[in-house]
Amino acid sequence: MSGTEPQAAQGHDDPAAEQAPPGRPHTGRRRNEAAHRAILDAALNLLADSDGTPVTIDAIARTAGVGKQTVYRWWPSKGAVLLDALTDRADQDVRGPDTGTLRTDLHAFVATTFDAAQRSTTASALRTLAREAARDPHLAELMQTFTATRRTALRELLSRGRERGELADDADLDLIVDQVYGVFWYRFLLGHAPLDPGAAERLTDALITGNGSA
Amino acid sequence: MSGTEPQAAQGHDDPAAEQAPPGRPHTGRRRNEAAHRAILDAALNLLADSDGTPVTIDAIARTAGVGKQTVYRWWPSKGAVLLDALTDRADQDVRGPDTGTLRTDLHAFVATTFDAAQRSTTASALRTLAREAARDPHLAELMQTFTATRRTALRELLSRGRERGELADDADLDLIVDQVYGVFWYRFLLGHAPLDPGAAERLTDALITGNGSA
DNA sequence: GTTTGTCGAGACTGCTAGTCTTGTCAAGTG
DNA sequence: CACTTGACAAGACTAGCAGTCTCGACAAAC
Repeated sequence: MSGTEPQAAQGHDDPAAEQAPPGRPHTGRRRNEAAHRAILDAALNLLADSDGTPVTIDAIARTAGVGKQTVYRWWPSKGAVLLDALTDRADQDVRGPDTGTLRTDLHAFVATTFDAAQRSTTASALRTLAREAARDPHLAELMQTFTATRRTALRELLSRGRERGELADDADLDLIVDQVYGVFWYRFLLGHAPLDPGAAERLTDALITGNGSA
Repeated sequence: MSGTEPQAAQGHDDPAAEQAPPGRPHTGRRRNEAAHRAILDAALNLLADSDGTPVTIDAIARTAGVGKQTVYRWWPSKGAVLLDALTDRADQDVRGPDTGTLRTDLHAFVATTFDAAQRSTTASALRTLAREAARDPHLAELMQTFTATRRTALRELLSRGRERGELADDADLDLIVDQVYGVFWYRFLLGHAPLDPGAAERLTDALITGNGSA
């Protein structure tokens, strides 16, 4: 997902993806890369300045100067387009920092995550995506992979710390991960409390102290 | 909200609520209490065995044997009906236990909360409600009050503990609250990890250790 | 130049929230 | 009892949106 290859998200038999190996190699008109990019860009832009308002396929197609069918030729659902548009720009290999000290690594990870929610474009995109995922099971599934990637990165960061003895041997890493992302999403979606540097700092400290060795 | 009085959720000038004091006291046919209860019951039942599937107003009205207009006469939106149906049965005064020991109180609170997500009826109702809230700003606002009530109860429980010296003086109570509800909702909605008694136990311990005095 | 697949455009279906209409029924009022 | 007023059930209607289908044009291979 992302980049120039349409690659229409998981489990979708993409009519363009290399065309089934046997039989004809490929005849007919080739796909229009410009249109492909235009769709992704349009989706991202609409996502960015939508702040909560649902983004419609019609709007994406119109903004991209493209027929609706062209959108559905390459993506299986609206959600797939939106997620593709987001991940197109987001770092795909979310790799936690590795400074050799758990506190530093964890704090950097948490602070970066929290900070991303302050950038208004990312924020509205993420918010809209979350809202869409609530109604679209297909997108919800795609989001699972998205969130799972991030959880894994964080878990490995913690795992390294535990191996160095900075966390108790029996610390529940998955629970720590979920405390980070739980607080993040809970505050992000409800908006009742800030996701500022102070919160990142205090959360980091509480997590390490609460699960430390000794 | 809840109980026998329609009371059509916050900020809605309920056409029945006592009828404006001045002018006529009340003429015409009285509201049908049976229909009112039938709507609430129908909503709750549909919510309970919907598991994610959206609950439509048509379905509620049909199940209750009531005209759609009757629903809209007493509630301003679908979300209001759903939330009213849920809070109708849920304990309105969510009061945390007060045993005199933070660990006991907090563990009971967390375990109860987590456990509620295991009852299939509550679970599907809550899940559907969360999904609906994502698309319906009106409902989202109502949910804010719902979640705020619970956060306050938890916060007070923690506050008592802090006064007894079981938490550091500078512990960030709001952050602890959000760690509990963050983990809860994050796991509840994503379903990637369990909300079992073990998780409740470990979370409790981590929170107290991580924010303890000394 | 024929075949095959893509393109833009937009009509169309199906679903649902919320409104409006209609005819009926119940509870007070004179 | 007649009349007024508001609640009621039923259901037609509007509006918005996802996803499908159709159509005529176009581009790449053979």
